[in-house]
Amino acid sequence: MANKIQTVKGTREFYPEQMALRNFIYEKVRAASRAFGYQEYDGPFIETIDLYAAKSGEELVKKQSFTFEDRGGDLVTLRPELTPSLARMIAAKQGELTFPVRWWSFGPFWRYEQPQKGRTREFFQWNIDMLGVNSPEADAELIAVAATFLRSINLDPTQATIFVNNRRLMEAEFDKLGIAPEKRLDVSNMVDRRSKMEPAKWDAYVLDSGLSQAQLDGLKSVLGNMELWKQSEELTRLFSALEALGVSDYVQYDPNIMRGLLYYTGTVFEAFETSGSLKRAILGGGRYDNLLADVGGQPLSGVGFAMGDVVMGIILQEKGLVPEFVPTPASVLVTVFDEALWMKSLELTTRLRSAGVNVMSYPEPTKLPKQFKFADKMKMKIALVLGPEEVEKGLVVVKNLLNGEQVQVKREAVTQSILEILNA
RNA sequence: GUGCCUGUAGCUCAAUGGCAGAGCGCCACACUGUGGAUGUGGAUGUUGUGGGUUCGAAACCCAUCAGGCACCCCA
Repeated sequence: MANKIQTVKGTREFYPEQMALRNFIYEKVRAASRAFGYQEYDGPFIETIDLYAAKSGEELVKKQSFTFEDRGGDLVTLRPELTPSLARMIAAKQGELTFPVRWWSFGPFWRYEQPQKGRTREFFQWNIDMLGVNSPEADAELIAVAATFLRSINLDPTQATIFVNNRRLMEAEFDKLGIAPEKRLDVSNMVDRRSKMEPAKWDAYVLDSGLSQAQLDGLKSVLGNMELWKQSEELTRLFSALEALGVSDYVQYDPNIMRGLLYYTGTVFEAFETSGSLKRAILGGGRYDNLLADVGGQPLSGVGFAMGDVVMGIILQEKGLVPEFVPTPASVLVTVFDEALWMKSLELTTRLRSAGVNVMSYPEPTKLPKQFKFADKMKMKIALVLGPEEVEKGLVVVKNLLNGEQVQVKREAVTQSILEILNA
């Protein structure tokens, strides 16, 4: 142990069982994306630091990114997010892409943060965006993609909810309270932090930040008004589209959702698990204007969201929603009776593979009980036995490991016999 | 980057300064042409790592690494 080299802090190793979970998430993400016609894409995993320095905050670039000098002396960064790469890719082909662009991606990202439950330094993230259309109905589509995903993993609306708000609506309310435009960002951060603080402390914090008692009272009244959305044409249109898209059971209006990001300008949304141990967002996104402003393209509006695999994986495990792990993709084992008949078993695996059956043979002649135990532990469904008697008569023993029944069949009928069991 | 908690067998955890243990899992046998169940037997280990205190340390102290909780942040 002393000389064992550890993994880098905040990274995970994916043993086959964890890899199966990651792939499960990937498959569901892919299915939900494709159901709405989105195309898969990806960007580079390493980028120059300038790509992020342009738009992202100082905190991100200086403290929360994996940045280092390459051999040529350039500063490169392991990507902490995908949006800047997306913006550059869109800008580079802005004249030839067919808009609206609907793109999705699932890949690795890195952030130099303090690891905790639900937060690692290396993680996978689903990004999905629609670019070139600015409408509440487009916003609704992205929310519907998210809801479709939640439904596909059997997280029902009582377990996960997507909360929606609109920044323009909130800014109008801030204006009514006499909050100066330059204080909007501060106030947004206050709203963002409210759920994490004790009410009395939050009040003090707001007053400390320069708001009057009247403004504080007005703000609390706004944040308690769950009917506020009815004053916004964008949100009323959004909710009727969500109705038509069949996902309104997953969505709720909540004036407390703001999202920390600077670049959101309209609809914002965030999904939370409503009953679990994690108080972290499952996914979050919203509408942003001027995506291409910093990479030299024509102004382009878009809407999208991101979802990390870490929180999602924990939720799936805690809720028992992960499919049972099947150790091997081959459900048929051809046993090896003894050294003399070894090659007969190999020949049999070849014949079965030609017929499209995933099959493995035991890798050496050894006692049959050991081979059967192996098949059992690997949760295989069928074991074949080729002993002297079978070889002589041109037969094969097919044993159904699920119910223990076994039959001797002619060699030519083995595939048929196997398929009957596997398809049962 | 800050504070606190934790780290013992493959896993979950006991042992509070005096011989490092249990359950599960693992291996062997009962069973020489057949898995799961049962029974019997066996091995679990530099107590995260490095140092210190002590006659004696898994335990106390210091450092370090990792995980967790709360900050920070959440693009």
